[in-house]
Amino acid sequence: MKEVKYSRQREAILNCLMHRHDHPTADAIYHTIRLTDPKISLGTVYRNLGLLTELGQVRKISCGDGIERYDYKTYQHYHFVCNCCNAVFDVEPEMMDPVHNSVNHPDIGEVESHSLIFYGKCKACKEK
Amino acid sequence: MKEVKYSRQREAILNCLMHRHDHPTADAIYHTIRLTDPKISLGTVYRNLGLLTELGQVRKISCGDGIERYDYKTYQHYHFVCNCCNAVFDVEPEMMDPVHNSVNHPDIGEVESHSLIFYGKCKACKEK
DNA sequence: TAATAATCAATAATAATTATTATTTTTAGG
DNA sequence: CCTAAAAATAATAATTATTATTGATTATTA
Repeated sequence: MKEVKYSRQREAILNCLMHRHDHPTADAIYHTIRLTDPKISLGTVYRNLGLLTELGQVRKISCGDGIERYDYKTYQHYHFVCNCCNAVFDVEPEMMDPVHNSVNHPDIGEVESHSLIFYGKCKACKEK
Repeated sequence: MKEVKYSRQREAILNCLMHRHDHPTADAIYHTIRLTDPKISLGTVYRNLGLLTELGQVRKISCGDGIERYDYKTYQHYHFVCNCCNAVFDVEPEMMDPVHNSVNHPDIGEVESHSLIFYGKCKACKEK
């Protein structure tokens, strides 16, 4: 098992993600942390976001604009992406319509489409 | 309304997507078409994939590896992405377990997680 | 068949992400 | 407390996916 040593920078990244809910990109996190730690480098942000994702402390969201966004993992929830402004909103479990398995909530705008992707290990890779 | 003129290249791209079900990337489509039309350029492939997506004839899939994949749009269906080999499989409607709204089918491997994203127009953008 | 409007190939540019490397931090053991 | 091995960092270079530009070409339609 790979050992993970403490780092001030990684703590700052996790802390940043914990306290904001706008699903920032790596670059947005980098700029926020630079305000208090001007020496941090973008590579460090990317590496630690990858590490935190591997460790399951953080979740990566791919919304379709080619930029990965990050979310502090607390519980299973979904997302609503605006096709106009590209903002990403949380869809809390209680906002879901359990019968139709879709959103129906005054806080969420008009849903035009949705994408459901399952991740796992395919049959061929399991046999290897 | 923007007029869309016929183009041999666009037809080849659509034709390529219609006849394969491995959800190719722009680059994969480019290399396939180059076998019969060595003069086609990658920019043309990107531009036409974007156009076809706008026209709703093709669907873009973002699976989380930073590369966009494309799918010939026939009906609403979902996807299964292997975390090991990154292959993308179709999850047909009949493969879904309607009660738990998850996959349960011998053709699909082991599901570890899933991502559900809704797309639309947020409240702020609707009011503009 | 000629005007015109979209398309094309080729290329340059951009933007997100990853890799490299010399230096600095962290942490476990004496 | 000190020290050395292991891992992390900053700075930078490199890579990769995608978009923009441009001048020439091709398809539609009057």
